[in-house]
Amino acid sequence: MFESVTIKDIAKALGVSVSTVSRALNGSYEIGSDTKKLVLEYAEKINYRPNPIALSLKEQKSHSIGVVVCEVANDYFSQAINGIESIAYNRGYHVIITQTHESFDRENANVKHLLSRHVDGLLVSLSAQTTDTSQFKYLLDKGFPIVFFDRAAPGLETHKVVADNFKGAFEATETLIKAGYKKIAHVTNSNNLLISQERLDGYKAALHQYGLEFSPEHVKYCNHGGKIIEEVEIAINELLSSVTRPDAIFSGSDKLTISCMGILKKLQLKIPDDIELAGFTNSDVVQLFDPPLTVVRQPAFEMGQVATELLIKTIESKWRVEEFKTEKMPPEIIIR
Amino acid sequence: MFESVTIKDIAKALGVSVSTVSRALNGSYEIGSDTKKLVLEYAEKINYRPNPIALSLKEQKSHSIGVVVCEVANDYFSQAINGIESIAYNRGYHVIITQTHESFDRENANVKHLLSRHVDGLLVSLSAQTTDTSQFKYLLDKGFPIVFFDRAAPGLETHKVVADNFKGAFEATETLIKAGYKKIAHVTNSNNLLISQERLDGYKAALHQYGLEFSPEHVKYCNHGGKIIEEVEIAINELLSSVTRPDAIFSGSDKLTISCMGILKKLQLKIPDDIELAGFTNSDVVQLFDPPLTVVRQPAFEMGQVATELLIKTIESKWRVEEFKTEKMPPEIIIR
DNA sequence: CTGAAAGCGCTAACAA
DNA sequence: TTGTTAGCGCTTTCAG
Repeated sequence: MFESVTIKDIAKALGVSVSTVSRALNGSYEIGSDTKKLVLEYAEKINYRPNPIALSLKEQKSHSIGVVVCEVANDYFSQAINGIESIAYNRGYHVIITQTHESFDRENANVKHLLSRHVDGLLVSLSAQTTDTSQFKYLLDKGFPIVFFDRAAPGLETHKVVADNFKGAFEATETLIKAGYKKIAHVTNSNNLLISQERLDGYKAALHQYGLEFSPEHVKYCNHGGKIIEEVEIAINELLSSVTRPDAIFSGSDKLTISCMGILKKLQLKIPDDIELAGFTNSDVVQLFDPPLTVVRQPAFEMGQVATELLIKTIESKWRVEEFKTEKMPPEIIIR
Repeated sequence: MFESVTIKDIAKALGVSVSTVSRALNGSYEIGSDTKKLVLEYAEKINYRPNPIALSLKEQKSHSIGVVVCEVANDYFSQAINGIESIAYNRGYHVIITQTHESFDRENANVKHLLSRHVDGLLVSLSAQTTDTSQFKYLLDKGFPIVFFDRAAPGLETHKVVADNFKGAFEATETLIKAGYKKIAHVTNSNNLLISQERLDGYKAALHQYGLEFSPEHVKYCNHGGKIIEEVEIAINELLSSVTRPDAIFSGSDKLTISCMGILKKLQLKIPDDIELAGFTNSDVVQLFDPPLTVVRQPAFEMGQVATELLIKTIESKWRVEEFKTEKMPPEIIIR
């Protein structure tokens, strides 16, 4: 089963040449239909599988796509990977996952590693630390297929699949406002990330629309995206001890929403009685809370699928792709 | 950066032969130290990276390991994959993830797919549907490296990394008993899985030790492991409407614990007032519930790491490995 | 100490 | 229609 038969074995067994076998297998027209049938049947019988490594060496492509995410153990990303895998599998690509753990250096190393593995394209969600995207620019300039999803690099010309972060943030904030909260803080991811900026903008826009003043000290950036719990603790403590102590928090990422919940619980603050919380998350469990949280849920699975489809299309395009689109997918807002 | 330089380019540039370059690069002793230095420095300068595909073809190994799990979007498995990836990355292997979605056919197809990709070894957690493990037996008999983790195949001689399911189940049940619950039901995964049987045994043992009678109608198997929500709903409804309506449920898997919570909530039953729930889960969020659940948490990350270490050791072993161990890792029980 | 050449499995240009 | 052969990048015998 795993010490596979080669085209050579078939050729020998059938007394034909390897090229004949190859042609038969690849459905070339320049071959006698009886020979073809013979080869095909025999190949089927002995369960021949072409060696993808040899093919890769020949074709200079590996039929694999590299994925760069910050973390697998994250509801958003694991769901997105599920979507990625579902498409890739059906298209005959395999998926190589790497994690940055929000480190720029690790991101660089991962990309290099994947490239040295000759992946045919990259599906990337930037690390929270990343500000320098020249590595990606360099590759894109050379025509290497890259699709960003969720955390896209601003200013780079390529396909991007993102959620409508502005809308999600706007609606979550609006929900809090309509529920009567007046001092809404925003705990968010690193300002390096475009998604953070978009979510901040949505938050601001909602405040503005409802006549609430935006105060900068109500925005706390967690530069490690909540990976370091202390940074979230500090943020929350600062908010709670400030003169303008917020009555609600809108959190800007999956990990942060969970972290905030944990910290508030540790501080023995009840949600929503002592302080209200709403935020981005793809955790299904959060919706089981009583009372449940108002959450913004990204279509992670679908985003993974769409990104993978775009990537494979780019990879398999005969000509260099010059027209890129940004798929902005609607988030789902689940109001308590 | 990605149209890599080859050994040939170096040879040409330096006016030596490819074999000399190869030898220098591989630190062969049969080479002049000055030639060696020359090559090494030049290779460094032009940032030469050997082509792993060519190496694979040559060595007949791919430096990749295949992972077969039921689902990525599952806290246990995503954490385990995190552990797998952490070890594999450092050892120069890449990880190819496939999902069975609890289907035996898909499991088979995935294994075939990975094999045709010439992975050097397999990390497997069986699907809930699997009863026939002859595919794995066949491979193992041929000396192909496979390590099972979490859901291991009974009767197959190979490394296994599992949690102490008996202990975890025993302690969770014991906790419920000590809290005064007398009619404790057990909602669990497919009976095909060894882990289900072990967890059932732990549950039974606890009942027995505390003088509670075991009643078979209190055990509900969900053959799709909670993937199909209806099957869990039916199980719960049956339990609730039986004459011996339980006062607590002990759930046997990550997905089931979450599903049970959702269903109970939907039925407007309060935990623990109307019915108590305890179960296996690796979700961090569950611990934020108020009151929190008593949960059994498997050392997923560590299990992934240990399994990967064992696998790589087997792969790289010069001789066929004949001695196998089963690492039984302690679960963590988090008592509310 | 170094080079030439075969071979890993496959495709495709070239010959027949 | 079929066969022969070169070559993808690399290692490794075998000669020198």
